[in-house]
Amino acid sequence: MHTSNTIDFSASAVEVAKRLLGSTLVREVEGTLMAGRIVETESYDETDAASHSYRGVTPRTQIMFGPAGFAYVYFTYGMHYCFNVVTGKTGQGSAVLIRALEPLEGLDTMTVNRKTGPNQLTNGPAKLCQALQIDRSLNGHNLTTSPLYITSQPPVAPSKITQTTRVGISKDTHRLWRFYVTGNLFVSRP
DNA sequence: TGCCTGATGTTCT
DNA sequence: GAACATCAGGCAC
Repeated sequence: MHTSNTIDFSASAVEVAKRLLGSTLVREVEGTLMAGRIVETESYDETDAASHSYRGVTPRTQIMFGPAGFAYVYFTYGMHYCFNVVTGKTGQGSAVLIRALEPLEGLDTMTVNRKTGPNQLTNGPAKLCQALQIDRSLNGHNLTTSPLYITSQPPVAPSKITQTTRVGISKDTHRLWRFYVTGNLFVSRP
């Protein structure tokens, strides 16, 4: 059988959100490498009133409607960035928000960027962007290439995934579209 | 431990 | 003009 470990980002946002758990997000900045294991995700799509894509294509959301496997980075609350992986077929407005990482490499650089201790480096969507220096300049970046890419790892077993409602939204709050690795120390809200 | 609030600017109505 | 896929710090308990 074929044993490719590549994630099919053109699957649904829910499928990709689960499948991304356990994979590694890698960031390179001026020769420095930072990496973390993805331990918490959320799904968004155009059928979903909580999603930026719900109202259709706008200058901000057009990347969500493009091909899968690209970065959607948005700015929010006047000071924070959040990082998503675009999913689904071209023309569908869907993405997976990366909400938390388990730091693996480059912790010294992350600590400088965050000015906090090891448990608070990447346990939230805006925190991990600050730690990994992810900002608007990476919006639309192809996530198979430097300086920001994902290396697929074997899936986390479904029995080790906790599924809950999403954080920080006011519409479509009932959807169970948040996924995290059960018991992981770096989840934003265990 | 948990609730409340201020910071701060972009996006869309 | 309102809302916002957040975070850190302050204060009450």
